[in-house]
Amino acid sequence: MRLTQEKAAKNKAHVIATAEKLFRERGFEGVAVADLMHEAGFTHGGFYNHFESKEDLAAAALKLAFEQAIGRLEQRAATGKDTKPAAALKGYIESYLSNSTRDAKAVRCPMAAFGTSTLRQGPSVQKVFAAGVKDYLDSFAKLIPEGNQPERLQESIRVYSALVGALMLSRSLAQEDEALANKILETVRSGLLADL
Amino acid sequence: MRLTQEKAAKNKAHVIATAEKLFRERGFEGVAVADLMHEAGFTHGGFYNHFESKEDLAAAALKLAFEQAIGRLEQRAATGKDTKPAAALKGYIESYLSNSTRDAKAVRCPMAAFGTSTLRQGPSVQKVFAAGVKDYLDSFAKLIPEGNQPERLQESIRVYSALVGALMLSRSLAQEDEALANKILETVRSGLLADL
DNA sequence: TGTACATCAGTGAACGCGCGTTCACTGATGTAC
DNA sequence: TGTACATCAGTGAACGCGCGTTCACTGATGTAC
Repeated sequence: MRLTQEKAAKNKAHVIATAEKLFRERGFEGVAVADLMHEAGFTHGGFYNHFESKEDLAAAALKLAFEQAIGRLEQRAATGKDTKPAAALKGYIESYLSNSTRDAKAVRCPMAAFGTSTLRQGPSVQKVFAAGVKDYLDSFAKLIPEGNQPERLQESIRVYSALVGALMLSRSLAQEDEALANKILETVRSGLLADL
Repeated sequence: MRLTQEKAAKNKAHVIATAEKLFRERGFEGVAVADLMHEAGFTHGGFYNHFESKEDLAAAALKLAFEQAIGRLEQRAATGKDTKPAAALKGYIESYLSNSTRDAKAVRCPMAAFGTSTLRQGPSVQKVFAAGVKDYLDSFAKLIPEGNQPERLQESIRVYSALVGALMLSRSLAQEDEALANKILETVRSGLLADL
């Protein structure tokens, strides 16, 4: 039952998209190849027609995760050009540090989802991750309302660091002390917005 | 070859301390029970004389990790009382965001070491982690040089979020783009110190 | 205080399960002529 | 354009390894009398 090349490529993309979501939800080690393929609607044997190894897939999924995250950033930066530039950044911060972002099963930001675990993955995964972070920061700089290019990059580093740290802190407390978890989001949010 | 109760307790503590280091280095899943016991100088069979399960050990190791991290915080806060209070916080920030902290095989800060992976562990691990984060923030507040208690807690949340995010970003880039990794530490460091 | 027995930390072999990966097979697609 | 053969995506069984956990055993310690 050989498939059209087009259909095969579509299936591969579907497997990567499924993996991207599951990995964000359960981590790399929490998703078995057989589980993933079943979730994508296939049997597991065909996996190696598309990927050299599970690590190969992890790299592809991570690449997709960053592309999507950067896409959301760029979209916000684009709409920011119409109105006040500061409003776009404000909106992103509020969205990133919202309770719904924190309580999502699968956090969308790749740094908050994979930050401490990619360092224990193979080199191909680390390469993709590092490249993704770099691109993400470059896109983030477009959201910074004022300053020249180096100043914007610096400011994006400061803001993004605070976002990542706050989201991780809040997530780690969400089950045990929701009040403190909320307070963390509020506190960092108000601190960042006061600087705009 | 039954051992003295005292000796047995000492051995258990030694296993936990070994696990604490190895877990920070390789993550929970990167350390096999047999590896750990061998590294601690034992054979693996005795493991279940001390722990109910690997998760039970993970909780104990995480508890120790936070105790040590908080101990370092308290020590710095204590020395800060002699000199200017702001100097103690400044020293902690500089140490936390140093290149040597970033390049250490086993990062000491539990949040930077385990942040995104504890959420995928069992409930006992998550409980210990949440309690540790809470205690850590309370100790951190003692390092904040001015303000009343709630203000200090707010400021410690802001500073610690920035520290965690910056360290994670820098670590993820260290292998692929050391210049940018350094720039991240410098940028966040200078931003935080400017506020003192 | 001394003796007899129960307890239990540590040993090393073994179990059993999950998971990444391989393989023979199917049959529709792609291609050479 | 039609035909014959090679290719290859997907299937499902099987392999093999690693790892968490169990177990029978040892012999020194703890304890009851």
